[in-house]
Amino acid sequence: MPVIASKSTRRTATKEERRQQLIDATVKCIARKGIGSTTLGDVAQEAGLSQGIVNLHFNSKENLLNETLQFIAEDYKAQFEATLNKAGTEAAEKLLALMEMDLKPSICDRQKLAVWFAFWGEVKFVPTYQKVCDAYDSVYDSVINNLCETIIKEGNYRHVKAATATHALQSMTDGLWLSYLVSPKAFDRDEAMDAVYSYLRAVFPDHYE
Amino acid sequence: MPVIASKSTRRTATKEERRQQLIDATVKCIARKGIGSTTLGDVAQEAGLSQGIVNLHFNSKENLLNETLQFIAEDYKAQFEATLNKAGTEAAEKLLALMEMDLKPSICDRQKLAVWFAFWGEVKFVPTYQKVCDAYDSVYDSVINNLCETIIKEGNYRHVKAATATHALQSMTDGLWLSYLVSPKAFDRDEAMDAVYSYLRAVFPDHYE
Amino acid sequence: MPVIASKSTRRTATKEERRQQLIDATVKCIARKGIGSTTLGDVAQEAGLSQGIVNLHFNSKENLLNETLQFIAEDYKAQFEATLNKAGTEAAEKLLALMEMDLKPSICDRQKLAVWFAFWGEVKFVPTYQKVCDAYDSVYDSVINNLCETIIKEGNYRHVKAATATHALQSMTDGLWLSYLVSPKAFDRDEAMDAVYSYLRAVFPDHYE
Amino acid sequence: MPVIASKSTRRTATKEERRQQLIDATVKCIARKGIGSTTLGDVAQEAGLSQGIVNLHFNSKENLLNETLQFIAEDYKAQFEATLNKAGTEAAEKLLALMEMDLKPSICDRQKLAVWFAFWGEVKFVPTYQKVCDAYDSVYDSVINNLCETIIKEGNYRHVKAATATHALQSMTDGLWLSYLVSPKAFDRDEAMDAVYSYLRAVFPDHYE
DNA sequence: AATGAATGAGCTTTCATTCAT
DNA sequence: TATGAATGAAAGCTCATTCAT
Repeated sequence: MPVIASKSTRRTATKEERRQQLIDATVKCIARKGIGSTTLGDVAQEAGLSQGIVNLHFNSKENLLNETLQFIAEDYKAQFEATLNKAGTEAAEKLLALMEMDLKPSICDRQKLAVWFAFWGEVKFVPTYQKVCDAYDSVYDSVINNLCETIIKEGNYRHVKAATATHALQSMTDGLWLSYLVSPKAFDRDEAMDAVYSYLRAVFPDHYE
Repeated sequence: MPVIASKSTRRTATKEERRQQLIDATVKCIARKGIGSTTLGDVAQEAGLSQGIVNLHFNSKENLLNETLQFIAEDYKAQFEATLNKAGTEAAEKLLALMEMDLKPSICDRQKLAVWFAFWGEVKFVPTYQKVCDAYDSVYDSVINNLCETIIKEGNYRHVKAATATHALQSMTDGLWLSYLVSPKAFDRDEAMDAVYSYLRAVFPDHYE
Repeated sequence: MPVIASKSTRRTATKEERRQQLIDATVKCIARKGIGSTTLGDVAQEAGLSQGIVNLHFNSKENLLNETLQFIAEDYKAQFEATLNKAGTEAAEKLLALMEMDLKPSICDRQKLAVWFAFWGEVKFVPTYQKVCDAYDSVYDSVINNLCETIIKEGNYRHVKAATATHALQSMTDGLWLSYLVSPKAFDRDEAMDAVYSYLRAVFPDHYE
Repeated sequence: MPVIASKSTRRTATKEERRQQLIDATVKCIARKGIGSTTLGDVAQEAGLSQGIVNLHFNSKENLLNETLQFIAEDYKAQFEATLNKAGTEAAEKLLALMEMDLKPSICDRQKLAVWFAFWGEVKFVPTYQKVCDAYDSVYDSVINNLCETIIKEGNYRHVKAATATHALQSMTDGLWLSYLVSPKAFDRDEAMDAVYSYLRAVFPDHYE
């Protein structure tokens, strides 16, 4: 029966929507108060729903946080892939686009960074956090590593190892995020990008001038 | 006759010793469980003392954490300065020594890094944390910036700005720490150092070969 | 089939009922142990509910106590007004009825007095207590003052000021309560009433014989 | 040996002095914060002495409070007796003097009253408080009762019983104190005295005109 | 599926009391 | 006698979780 079917579909759709609504609320709460100070009550209130709602949909706070981390990781991944696709066909272009992405306001935003660092602050004590972070990171690493390899081949940069460049570039953005978090007034997006450029230019001189 | 007591006991401890003992215990607890999961009871137990002891000496948990952050920051600073003094007289030597220090086991230790990231995870939500981190960071920045300026003059590296190199180097070590925290198995101290070298060599070629 | 539950249980109680139940429990606890020795646990136990219940409904102990004082003040006011309405139409009757009310067992009960004195014992240190007591007292004062004025006019008692008689009568009942509290064995309700009568008769001789 | 003897005497004297010093400090603390909020630490600090000092001299907080009540009761008694002695030889004079005393600033002082009400607030829950208050009160009662009897005889006031007048007068001052405590702004010392006068004049017209 | 009152374990904090000096 | 660091029980309060509706 069509009516029931559509209702039933709406119900399941609603369930997923509710979960997403709660995850969104969680991200906002963490961005505003940190993980430790975010209560399930806060999340429910932020979502405009009732006290018990989180346990209904996520069974536990732990689980909600895991899924929240999963979500922001997935969100980052989506931007990563979109950037990769939008960028020109050249490896050098793609690599630059990815580096720039990390410093664009849509990602390098103090609210968002605070959420990331909130999770990283617990990464050693919550195995699932580590698993999730590790898994995603290794994906980016391999992508960037491939790009570097291509560039190295193209430019015949004999002295540079792809892995080394990958580590350098990857860690640089993470570190720049921390500096933004800690010293927002001193942080300058262009200067940050200069730091990345300076590496690319110095190491892959023929590709970035 | 040898003193038997391994820890300072009630009889022998001065107020300052007790405070340090509690800060040490706090660092251990945070390294083991994180900030959020560390209770004053944990700290007291770790120190082998009684429940009320922390509030007796620090008045509040908040204050204990502030002083703990202060302590690890001061501890890092001491190593930073020692490294600076021990290193050769050349700016290039000093800079390299500082970079190496950050990746030496005594600093780049997962326990210690976990404590740093635990605080950074709350840095946006606890103004005092930000103040402390910011203050120390700006000191290191200016030292490294000076070293870079000297090197740039010496090498006549016209294309490099000291500030840019400083940002690049500083953020790189922070980012490498994060990668160690998140992916300890994948982390390799030498590879990490290579990433730093790769920057130094590429940007200051005449100084680092 | 008769309802078994004597107290409202989880199922039946509305928020307002629960609050009242807790205030009632608080009054009982204070009557039994005093304010300082009454813990939120005591109140919860007296109400047959769980530890956290009080903070759920009142947010803080301070607030619970404020509302409890408010409640006993309101309770007294209700009796005051009922007495005023029930009494005959003459001012002298009304005044006498009010004085008698203060010494009737329903008000001049050692449990209840203990609660009043418990609050008065803190009245100087808790601004809200003072505000509440002051507000209610001024209402009674003005009512009694009006009655005295009427009586004075009626009896043409030139030497008596209404305010003076009001103060005398009001303070006399308060003081008699204290004597009951301190020396319950020596206290005699009729003798206490005699003290009040003796004033009324002496000051308003034509009205009270 | 004189030196030791004098020292020894000084020691015992000191002991008593210390106790008194601590009781004085306790009175001040109670006047400022109430009984419940007065800690032994507060008392020690007020006395300019060390933490453990109270338990050294009084063994327990309970004991300190008992002795403090004893002290203020004794203090009141001293003033009571002094007033009795200073007043003229006539019973009416003495009675009036005692009533006036209760409303003089040296006794009817909000700090002091707060202390009395603090103890009265606990009088039902602490048997020793009741015992002390009761004992002293009965002394005053019998003195005032005797004065009233004498006056009644002198004036041949057939309708007045001494006990009744005693209750009326005694309770009136207690009640006036409460009104000062609760409504300090509305309280007026002269009006309060008028209330007492109005009773004396009305009941013993030939003695008080 | 959703609510929100109720629970109770666990936290920080306070403080009377103890005790080595 | 006096100190004041240390203790540990007990308090108020928070909050993840449960559950009747």
